[in-house]
Amino acid sequence: MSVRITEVEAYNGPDDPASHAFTRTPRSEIMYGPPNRLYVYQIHTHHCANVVTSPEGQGSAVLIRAGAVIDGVQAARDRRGGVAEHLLARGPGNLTRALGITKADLDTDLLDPVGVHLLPADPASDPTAGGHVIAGPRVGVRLAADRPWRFWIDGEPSVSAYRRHPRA
DNA sequence: GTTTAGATCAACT
DNA sequence: GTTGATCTAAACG
Repeated sequence: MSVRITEVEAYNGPDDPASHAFTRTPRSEIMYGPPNRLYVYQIHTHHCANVVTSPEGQGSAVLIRAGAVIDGVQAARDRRGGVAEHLLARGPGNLTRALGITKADLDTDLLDPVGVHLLPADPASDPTAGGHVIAGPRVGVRLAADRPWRFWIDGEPSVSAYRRHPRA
């Protein structure tokens, strides 16, 4: 199955207190590794998927927050239950559940077309091609809550709502 | 000191 | 009823 990514958040290295890479530990080491690899972490009872985006040693990654399911809706529904289609991969926890991403996929090379991977958008069949990308503060982060490092496609129903952290 | 499991709660649907 | 770069505490190395 495949989803069209509609919402992401950027997390930087040592200068971003909201990032797991803020402190360099064995867990965050993957963020300091080569780019285009998958970083998965657990929160509550969910998983969240990130793409390492920086050259080795820099520690930047992008959290995939939401997507629109463009293929394999039935497979997503099997994992997510009978929710509305635009909600199948809305929110980082829902997205990983819809795609079936777990920690078993940690460190996957996302340019390798085996298993979970990234593909460029197809302008011919992509309804959001040319869509407006808007930036704003990240969702639910307590630290560095005002950095406008969340990016989403304007008007996409699959984009999650903004919630500021109560103690931010 | 770091990681993981489990809880928690305010804003969301 | 759900969701979640939170929070705390116990387990780990």
